[in-house]
Amino acid sequence: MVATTMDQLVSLCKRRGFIFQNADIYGGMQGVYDYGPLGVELKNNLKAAWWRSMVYERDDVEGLDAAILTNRKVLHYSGHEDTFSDPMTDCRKCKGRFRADHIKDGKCPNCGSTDLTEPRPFNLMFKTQVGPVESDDNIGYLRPETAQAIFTQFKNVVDSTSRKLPFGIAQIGKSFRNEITPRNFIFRVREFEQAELEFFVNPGEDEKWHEIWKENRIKWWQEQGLPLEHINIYKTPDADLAHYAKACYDIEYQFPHGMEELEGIANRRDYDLGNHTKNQEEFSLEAHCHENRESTTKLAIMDDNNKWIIPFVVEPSMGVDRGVLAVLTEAYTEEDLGNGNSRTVLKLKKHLAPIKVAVIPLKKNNEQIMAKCHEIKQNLLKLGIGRVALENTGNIGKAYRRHDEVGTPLCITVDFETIEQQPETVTIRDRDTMEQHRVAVADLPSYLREYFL
RNA sequence: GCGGGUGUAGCUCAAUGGUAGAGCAGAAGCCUUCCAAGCUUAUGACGGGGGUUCGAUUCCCCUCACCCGCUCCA
Repeated sequence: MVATTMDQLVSLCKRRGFIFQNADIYGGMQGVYDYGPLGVELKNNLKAAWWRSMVYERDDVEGLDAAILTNRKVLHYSGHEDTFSDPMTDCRKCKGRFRADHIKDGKCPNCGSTDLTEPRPFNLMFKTQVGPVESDDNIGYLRPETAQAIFTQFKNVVDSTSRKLPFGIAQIGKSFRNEITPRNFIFRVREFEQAELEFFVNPGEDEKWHEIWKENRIKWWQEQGLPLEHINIYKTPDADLAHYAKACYDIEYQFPHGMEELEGIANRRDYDLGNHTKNQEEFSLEAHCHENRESTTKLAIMDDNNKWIIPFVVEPSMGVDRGVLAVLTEAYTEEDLGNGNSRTVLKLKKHLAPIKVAVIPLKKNNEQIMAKCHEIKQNLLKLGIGRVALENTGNIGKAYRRHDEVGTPLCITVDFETIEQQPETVTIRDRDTMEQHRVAVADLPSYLREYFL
């Protein structure tokens, strides 16, 4: 069974330290959340899985970690200053809201009423002042997406890595959008994290790569624990495509609040590099780009025929927070154990689990058992498998339940047999089956290495 | 931002125009204790700000946040 309501997840996340409302003690801040002790582990694990799949396991992708503060010109030429600040008008009669430039003859497109509010700007980008002096000359933005820096650093990456087509640049990082309505827990928030790959290909090979990346990304999400039954692939109808896109797939997941987008995979053609390049007239750009007289560099690469071209871009772009929400939704399980007993289990994939192993004393006020627990914990940490927790609850059953609830795959229990018999053994309990068996303490490192790595 | 709803301990709930009860969780301790709900002890809340009132958690207003619609597209 999967989590059926968002409340179940919100409650668990707060109770067990995954996710908290930001500025909770002051009443919160709309659409801003903080990741707690276990949430930061889970999110880091998900990002690590993405990075590993995108960068380490491929021979054609480089990484990047660019600044969040963004030069205004970048977002001017990217088109964001235009498209991310739409004046909106409300209809007082039918309560509809429309872009002011979609209103004709002062009439509501929905009900025809003329009782409309004045257009008000809805700037979705966070504007800030860079430097001590407040003036229009030093306006900067918090980036609304991580992608733009990949485009503006395209030449530097190519020059420093000797890449040729096809190749990609991957980046994970925070982005900021002043969403009109943040909603649904961490699904739509104002500060969020993206993991984006911009994959550069020869024009003409873009459609092929678009399909390849779609399949690739579906497979990756399955590896994070999302079954195909809960995933939907939505192909944007041509009429709804953004002006820069040639085609777009959305990978949607069955969240508690509905089937919604988890990742977008767009064919952006030469729109982005075209926007930011100088001497645009030298290239036969397919996308309709902004005229640019300020860029100092041609964002081009030499193709196999020694001709400078502007590559096409295929962009798989996922929301990390949405990913966290999806794997939590999928992992959340309530099991009936019979006799009125039940347990909540987070059946997370083991590589995502915030705590990999819990070391538990059967009896916490026995010094020998506690000392052995400490020793085992320290030794297991050296394996580099991730977080190993030392549990010191008095009640073994409660300790198991607690770790079921946060998704710890394995619990190691030190009991009287451990300290009284040779060779030393402990029990290992499996989260999902609740079965346990004894393992020699000396064999723990190899056992866990095999299990986790 | 608009319309509708909600807001009591960490979580789930209760009561009340005279300053709030409980279960679970958490803390300390007891118990040779392997799958929650044995024992002892201490601890913990009316989202925030105004107003009405002798007195407000309860009534009114404002605000903040969350949920459902409009919108959104990572």
